[in-house]
Amino acid sequence: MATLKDVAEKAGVTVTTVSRVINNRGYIGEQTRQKVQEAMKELHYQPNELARSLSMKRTNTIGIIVPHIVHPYFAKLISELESEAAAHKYKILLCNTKAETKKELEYIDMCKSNRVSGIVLCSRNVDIKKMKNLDIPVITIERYLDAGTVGIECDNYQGGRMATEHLIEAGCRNLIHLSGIKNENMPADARAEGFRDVCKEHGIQHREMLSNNKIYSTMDYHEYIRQAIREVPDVDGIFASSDLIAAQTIQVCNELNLKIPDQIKIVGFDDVDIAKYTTPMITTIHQPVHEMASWAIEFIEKSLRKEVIPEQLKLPVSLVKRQTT
Amino acid sequence: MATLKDVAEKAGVTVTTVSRVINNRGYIGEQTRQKVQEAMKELHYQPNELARSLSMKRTNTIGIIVPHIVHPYFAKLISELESEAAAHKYKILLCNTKAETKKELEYIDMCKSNRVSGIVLCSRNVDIKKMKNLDIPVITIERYLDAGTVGIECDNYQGGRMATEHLIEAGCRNLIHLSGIKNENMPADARAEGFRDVCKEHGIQHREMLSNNKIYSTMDYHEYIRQAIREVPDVDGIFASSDLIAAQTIQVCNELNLKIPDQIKIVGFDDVDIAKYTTPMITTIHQPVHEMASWAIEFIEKSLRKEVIPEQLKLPVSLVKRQTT
DNA sequence: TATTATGTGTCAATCGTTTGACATATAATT
DNA sequence: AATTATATGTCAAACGATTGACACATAATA
Repeated sequence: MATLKDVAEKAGVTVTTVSRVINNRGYIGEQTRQKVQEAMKELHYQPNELARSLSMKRTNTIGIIVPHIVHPYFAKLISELESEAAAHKYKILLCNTKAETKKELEYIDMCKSNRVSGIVLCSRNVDIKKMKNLDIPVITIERYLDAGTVGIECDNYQGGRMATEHLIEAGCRNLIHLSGIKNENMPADARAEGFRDVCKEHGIQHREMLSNNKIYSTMDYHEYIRQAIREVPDVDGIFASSDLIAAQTIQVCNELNLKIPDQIKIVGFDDVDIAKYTTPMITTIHQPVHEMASWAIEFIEKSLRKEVIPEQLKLPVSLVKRQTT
Repeated sequence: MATLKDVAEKAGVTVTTVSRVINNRGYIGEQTRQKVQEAMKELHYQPNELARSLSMKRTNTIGIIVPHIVHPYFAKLISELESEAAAHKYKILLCNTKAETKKELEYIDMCKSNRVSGIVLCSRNVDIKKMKNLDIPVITIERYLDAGTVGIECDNYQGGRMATEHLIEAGCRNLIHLSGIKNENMPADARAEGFRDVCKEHGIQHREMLSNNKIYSTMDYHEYIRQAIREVPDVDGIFASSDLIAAQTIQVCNELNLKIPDQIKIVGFDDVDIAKYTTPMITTIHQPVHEMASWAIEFIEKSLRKEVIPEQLKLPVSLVKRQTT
């Protein structure tokens, strides 16, 4: 593959000159510029980013670490992060931990080795930065933050409240909350708190369920949902902590011949595409994923410029009424 | 950040020695090795992959270029590719073209600049390799192949046949095929051929529909589906060319009060997760995405080793019976 | 004893860029 | 005429690894 040197020779100048026209810095004569550009065209020259990054001591790469790619929430998050990153001339190094701590630590090292400009961590919340002696900005999304990382999350508590209030207003008097993950201590836990508080305020009968699922190891919640409904047979409203669970709740209700929304109402969380493709479509709490991604990239850039950035950012959620309520 | 040199100084040896223990090549005394390893620990040394790649003239990066990340088929493909790549010590550079030719070409350049080991292209089929003077192995998935690239696809024609035969065996006599993309000339077009041939062989009344959707610009097919059913009101079987379309077909049938599978049966294509989360669950044609991803990575490796690889690989599909038939 | 194989380690060039420090030439300003 | 900007280029040292070519012991073999 052609190098700067080849181009320089072909154009009859030195590498510095070529580098100058590429990065257009310093003074360059119009004629010289022409010659150089022609040479580049002819040789199909493509600058070597590795050499460039090495020399400049910075890459334009952002590492994204997620526990799961197929999960619609993460797929959406990745998609939004990619768009935003591309708009800022960053490229994406994609890491999938499958929720294994070992892989996560390996990926952190990998990002470090590749000198990424920043890391967006949506995986877990070990005290990464301290542990790994990282001097790379780390943004977490919907995870508890460590010392020195900035955490972005949506207002899970309000989301829980809104979902629950909506169910109660719609006439539900016996509620279940289906949470996704047990024992993981995540911001999403606040959804349950919101649920609990609203139920208590209204004196509504309620029950919270915890899935046995290891974090995202499987996305099959059917048995968990069946069990929940079996335990509370006269339930008339379910607040699921993700649209994925909500979708499966629809299926289980269908098995049990519970009519949605007449006999039972369902509210999901996330507002990912799947909520629009089920029958009926899912009423859900919208997470501002686009904004979350956008802030994440912005914070990485600010952090690189040594600007002060907040430790935590909590974004508002909203209710999207569809057909399950 | 600590460099080889720092480690060498701390351990009282030269950089060559340190490099030797890292890559363990040549002879190294046990004591020396110890000392070096301690020094690395203490300094939290993490080799600079950029320098390493530059020096070795190879990266361990694979570029994945897709038109859409949120689309469940691509999400799954990306996920499988990532797993397989990780297992082979490759990292992933993720590129989302949103089906824009301009972005696609930019991303090809980006991959080239970053000296990726290979490119998995699932986006379109311009004559990339020739156009861009690429000397990087390119594997396409479910796209027509260019000169010099290897194409991996599933047996779309057989898939079309199987879906259609299944509908006919289940008693359908008036079929529609809903294809996803118009005028794109993709391997997936063969699904329609399979459909057509089987219908003709059985003398079954049939109709093929083409979506007006620009390729993946939106994933909303509702109006298209409504229109199709309006044109063939007595349809009793639909073969949708993706599970995403099938899911939306379920929704439309529900609007129109057509009972599935009693009055109308539906078969999808892809067998992505969404097929399991709709109500009813979608009977579909399974694409062996895992195997496709696995072959893609293998071919890239073979290609780097200068081994001969096939020009085309067609993998078998299978029918997964669920609840829409 | 001379020769060869086996360990252990050092030197310095190389990968493809960027960039500060210098030249040199021309034009404009005192 | 001397001084100072303004253009236009060149040189060579980084950046942080890898690696072939050597050097020098020590042990084994002829």
